[in-house]
Amino acid sequence: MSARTIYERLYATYGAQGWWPGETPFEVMVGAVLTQNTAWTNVERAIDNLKAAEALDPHTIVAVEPEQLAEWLRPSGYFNVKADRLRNLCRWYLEHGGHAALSDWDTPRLRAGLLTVKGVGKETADDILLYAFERPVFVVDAYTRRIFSRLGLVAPDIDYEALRGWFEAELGKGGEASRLFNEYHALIVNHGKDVCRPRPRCEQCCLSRRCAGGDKEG
DNA sequence: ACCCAGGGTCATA
DNA sequence: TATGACCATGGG
Repeated sequence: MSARTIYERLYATYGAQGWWPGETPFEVMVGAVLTQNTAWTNVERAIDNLKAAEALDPHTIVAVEPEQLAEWLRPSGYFNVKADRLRNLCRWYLEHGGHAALSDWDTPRLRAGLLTVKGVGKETADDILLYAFERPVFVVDAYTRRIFSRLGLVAPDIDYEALRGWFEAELGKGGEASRLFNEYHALIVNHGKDVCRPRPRCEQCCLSRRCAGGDKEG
């Protein structure tokens, strides 16, 4: 089964996902940090706190007391860690001129820049590249590795860059790539939440009649 | 009660 | 290079 066929099946099953759930590129960046290993419902509460305080703004975030920022982020979990990470990202963002200036950077430079921020790893950087800057970068997460290794298409322990490269080679990076990657990653996450959990319960899986077992997890 | 969540960093070997 | 500990709230 090809990567394109899988996309078609996921799209036929779940429909358009309309990602990223955020009104501005900056809100996307904030969400990308807050959703690290955390359910999105918890992230929404934290973002709502920032909005209610009129603090969903990089200048405010770098200026407020660390304890205040952590308190707003509390519902998203790891709130002390994430307060640091979000401040680091906002500092970098402002130092480099914000979204307008960063939009002029080519993708390798922008990715490398994001990765210099302590607390921004590869997945978070790629979320930001794809969903805040509309760059054709395929985002890999735990669901991606789990689903595609259970289908036997990649090794269960394939590393991040190799798996990202696999998708980008399968799908191509030209033309509509950023739109396709946008929808594809969202569909993978939705499918993962639906049926492709660490302890498999894939009886209703639209991709395989029996995708349980066979991976090294659990 | 247990499992899981749209990860990343750091210490250790 | 490759594990393991740690971070923490909230839903199923």
